[in-house]
Formats: sequence, structure tokens, C-alpha cells
Amino acid sequence: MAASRKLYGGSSMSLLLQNDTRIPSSSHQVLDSLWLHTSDPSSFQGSKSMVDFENGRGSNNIRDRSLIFQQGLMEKEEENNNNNNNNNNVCDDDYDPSCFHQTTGNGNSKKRRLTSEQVQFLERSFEVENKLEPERKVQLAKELGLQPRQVAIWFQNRRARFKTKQLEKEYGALKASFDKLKADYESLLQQNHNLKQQVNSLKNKLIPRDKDDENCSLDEKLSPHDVDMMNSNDEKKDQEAITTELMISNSTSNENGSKMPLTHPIMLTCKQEDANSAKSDILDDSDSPHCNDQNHHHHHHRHLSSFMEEEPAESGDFSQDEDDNLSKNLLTLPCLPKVEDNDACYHEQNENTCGFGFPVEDQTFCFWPY
DNA sequence: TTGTGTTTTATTGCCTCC
DNA sequence: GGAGGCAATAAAACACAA
Repeated sequence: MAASRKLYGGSSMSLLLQNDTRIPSSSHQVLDSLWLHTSDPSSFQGSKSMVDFENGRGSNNIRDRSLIFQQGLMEKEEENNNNNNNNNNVCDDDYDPSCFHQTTGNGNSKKRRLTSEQVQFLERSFEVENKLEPERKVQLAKELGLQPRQVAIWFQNRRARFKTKQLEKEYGALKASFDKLKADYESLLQQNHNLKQQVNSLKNKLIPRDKDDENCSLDEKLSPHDVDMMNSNDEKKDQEAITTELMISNSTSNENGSKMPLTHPIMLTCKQEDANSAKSDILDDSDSPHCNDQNHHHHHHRHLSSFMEEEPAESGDFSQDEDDNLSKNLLTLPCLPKVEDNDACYHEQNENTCGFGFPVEDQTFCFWPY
């Protein structure tokens, strides 16, 4: 038998069961006292600490029948020992099933479950240390009236159960983590989808305007919100135009109040209050029906198309770079100037000038004085 | 009572360590 | 090479529904 090479090869073990050394107390008290013994090996009392599990049971639990059976075997064993060795019997072969009250494995033996007290005791021992040194194994076996091999097997199986539980715990934790990440991911996907829908919506609003003639009313294309934005910006522009006219009027008058002919084109600098107003002006003007210059349309459309076409084929991927591109393109959406298209107008394009490229004839700010 | 699934005890074979 | 641990597995014991 292969197992014999291992666990039955330990130190020989005396049969320690003697009725007069059993501790007639409640199981818990017994266990506590035994636990102290186990925790402090120096206080181990050998056969004197043997447990009387039968006294502690007080039930007809089916498991306890094994103990009764076990103890019956013990007593039988004890009789044999008395007969053979005059109460000083030492079983030289722990492995010999006939030498111990509870056999394992072969022969006529059947599996007998440990009593609840035995299991409880082993559990508490396991909590302290889940590995079993030979001395401790023998000690526990003595305490519980089991074979050292049984104690070893119990620890072995207990370690396996413990490992399984740990794995289940880890799996649960990992699964929870995974579920959370998955939920986050799906949320981001949804956000991405919504943003794409917005982009498409804007695209559908803007592109047809390039193709449309002037007969098409903007109000038919734009949402009420867009129309409000437009009106608001138109008002601003009108106000600026009035201001500009006043400035020009003042600058071209001489001391007598008479108008002086100008020999140079007048450059008017319009300050952008902030990027937002610029952006709204840009968008505003692109929506303007005045913005019908062919070149402008070309440019406008090219910008729109370019960033739309850059959209990756794979859905669900909308990177930060693309978001940046979108922002940039929104800023550069309006009709950019083609200076050569209108020789009469001098555009200065820098960040402080009105260089958004509106068609010259539409510009309030750029003119050639007569 | 019986069939079935689960738990516990025990075995086997392989591996590592000393 | 022996001792002991571990994974896989067998098999008995147990729980429980039908």
C-alpha cells in the first residue's frame, strides 16, 4: 500500500485510552482545556487530557454513532492490549489496522466521520496553524483518540477546502471588479454613441446648406435653439456695424467737419472679446445666407468633410485627439478668405483683426473709401 | 423509501525538499 | 531515498426532496 510509506511511518504510539483518565466535563470546557494544552505544548498532559466526547454529546446525532462505535473499538482494543501486554502495551506498528481502534482504508473498515467535538477541536487547531508538524500531529491524535494519519488527512483535506474557499473569494472579488469595469465601459460607449449622434446631427444641418440655394430658409434647417443663437449674434453684429460706421465717420472728417478723401484703404480692427464670441460669430456667419461665395463654400465644405472623414471606421472609438480635431474644426469652420477674390478689400489676418474671411461685400468692417 | 446531490474521509500518484 | 504536501479521485456518510 502506497500510503504506508508515508503517514503510518511515524513514531509508535501508545494506546492511551483509560477510562479513569477521561475528563467528565462538558464538551466546551473540555475543548477549552484541550485548546490550552494544544496552544502550549509544554503543558500537554498526554493521556490525562483525553476527551470524553461521549459525555459531551447528549444527542442521537448520526455522527455520534461513529464515536460510540469508535469507543467500542477503543475498549475492545484496550482489552486486547490488556491481554497481550499487561496494560503496558505499545503498538509498534501504527500502520497495522489491527493495532488501533480506528482503521483507515483497507479491510473491513468503513469511513467513520469524526464527531463534532473532534472536528471543532481540529478546526481550532487549524486556525492557529494550518500545517502540521509531526509532534503536533501525534499530540492531536492523542488528544482526540485518532490515528496520526487521520489527523494528517483531516488537515490535508482542510487545507484543500480552505484553498477552495479562498479561490471562491478571490473569484468573487475579481468578478465584482470586472463587472464594475464593464459597466463603466458600457457607459463610456453610450456617451460615445451620443456624441457621435450629435456630430452627425450637426453635420446634417451644415452640409445641406452648402448645396442649398438661397431659397431654402434657415429656419427650416435649424432647431429653435440654433435660430435663437443666430438672432442673438445678428443683433451683436448690427451693433458693431453701427459703431464702425461712427468711427469711420469721425476719422475721415477734417477740422471743419468736411470729409477728406482717403488715399489708403482703411483697416478696421475689430476686437474679439473672447474665443466664444469669435466662435459664435464664425458659426453664425457660416449660417448666414450672405455667405454664398463659391470659394468660401468650397473651403467650408472641405473643413467639414475632412474631419468627418477622419472618423475611424471602427465604431466606439472616439479619441481625445478626435475631440480636439472637432474643436479645431469648429473654430475653422467658417468661410476662410480668398483675398485675391476681391482686390478691393485688404484683409489683415491676424488674431486681432477681423480675419475670419467673410466675403468682402458682406463685410461691414472692410471697405475702400472713395 | 428511494434517488440524487453534497460533504467528508481516505487513497493514489506525483512532486519537492532535505 | 524517505517524509510530507498537494491534486485528483473514490467511496462512504449525509441531507433532502419527491
